[in-house]
Amino acid sequence: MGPDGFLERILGTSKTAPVKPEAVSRSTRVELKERTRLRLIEAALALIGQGRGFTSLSLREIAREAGVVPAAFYRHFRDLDELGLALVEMGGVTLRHLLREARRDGIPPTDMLRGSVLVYKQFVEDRSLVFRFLASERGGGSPVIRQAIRTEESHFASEMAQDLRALGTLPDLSSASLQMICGLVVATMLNAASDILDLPRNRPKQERELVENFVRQLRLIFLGALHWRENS
Amino acid sequence: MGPDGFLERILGTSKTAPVKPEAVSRSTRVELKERTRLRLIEAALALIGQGRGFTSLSLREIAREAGVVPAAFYRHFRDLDELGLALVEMGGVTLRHLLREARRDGIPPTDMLRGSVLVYKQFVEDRSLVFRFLASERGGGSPVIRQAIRTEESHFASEMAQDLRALGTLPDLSSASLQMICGLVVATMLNAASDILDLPRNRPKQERELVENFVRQLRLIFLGALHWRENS
DNA sequence: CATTACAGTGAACATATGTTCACTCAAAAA
DNA sequence: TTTTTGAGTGAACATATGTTCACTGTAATG
Repeated sequence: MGPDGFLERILGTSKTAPVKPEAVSRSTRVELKERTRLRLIEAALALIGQGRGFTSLSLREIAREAGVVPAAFYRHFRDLDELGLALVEMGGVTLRHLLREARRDGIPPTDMLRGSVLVYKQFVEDRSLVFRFLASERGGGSPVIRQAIRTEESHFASEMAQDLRALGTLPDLSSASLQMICGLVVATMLNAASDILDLPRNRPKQERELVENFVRQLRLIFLGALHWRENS
Repeated sequence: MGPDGFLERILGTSKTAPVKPEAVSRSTRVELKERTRLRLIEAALALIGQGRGFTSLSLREIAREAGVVPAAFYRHFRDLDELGLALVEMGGVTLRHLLREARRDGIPPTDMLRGSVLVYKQFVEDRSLVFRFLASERGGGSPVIRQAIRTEESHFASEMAQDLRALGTLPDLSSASLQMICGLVVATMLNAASDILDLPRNRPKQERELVENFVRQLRLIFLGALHWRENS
């Protein structure tokens, strides 16, 4: 998942040795910089994945996890908030990726909702770190990051509304109504993401229950959308 | 808002002097202990209110804000997580209080949903610190606190389902379905709480938009509930 | 009145933090 | 080739942290 030599560099024995350029194959200067930038981002995500809140992370901790000296951090980000915004952007990219996949694969022909939910669940589990970050900082900690996530969220809702419109689902609804419905759907999805990530391992019953509940909530929303009338 | 002499003790000149018992009027010993316990809780809430995430708070910081020496913290809580759980419980009490008020006042006769939303908005604003805590730690930071909030949330949803059942709203729905619907409503409410608390001051247009959107989301959910059929 | 229990103190500790600085040393530019 | 550039280093700093300990003074208890 990480770039070449990522884990090796962290776990390796040569702790105090400077970065050995031949160990990372051929690389131009900006590529190298981009690489450690990514390593810092991945380090933050890894710590979040261990159950830490982003706002509780320290610069030194992240630098340590990335296998880099604290001062090096400043070559990439002014402060932790800037790193946080980079994480938010990565979250936005992930969400757009989800939509793109949905567009490509189309909607499962039978049992649409359950099918979509299962795909989504897999998607969340495959990118657990990013979703853990989004789910936990969406409500929380730093106002600037919260705001940034809110923005990504509403972009995501807009694109989803566009897609629904293009597919001809719910053709009677105004764009404003579609937008509002998608907003609710997205909030419900992110909510569910948090539940999915907290699922204990190998509890198939609990897992099925979560999926069923999620499906029912979406069904309820779309049922409401089907009967929605624009006036009042 | 705080107990007698609270601010005075923090801001007062007698910084190194021990607590002067005559300054806090008559008080038994356990009352005094309860008082500083509450001061610690309020201190944590105050810091959260200043835009800090709970997981990023430090023991010393909280003790300082409470006007107490760090070591005194341990007389009340084993660690920060225990303080966090106390905050969660306070959140639970607040939610039950909301339900009780709703039960007492009944539902506004005309324009039920908008009425309820406005009452809720006021309620959240009056208790902004608790709701900021709930909204921000619900997704976030510490797994144990997140779990505890989840539990309070589902209790709240259950009570709401019971109330709806008692009121005869949606009489055709099974208890399981009612529970699931209330779960969605509660999630939507807490979501909105976060939005309400982030509203910039004196932006009546943005405020109206938020309220309208919130009302529409709830209307959509209840519309779905009205047409819900138990099978499949 | 004499004694005890214990909430809160203040000092000490080892360790962690953010930020700065002059430095190295290899890739890029001249 | 020589020079310049800048990502990453290592050391230093002042400050903040969690936890411990013996202590103090007063309320509750006998």
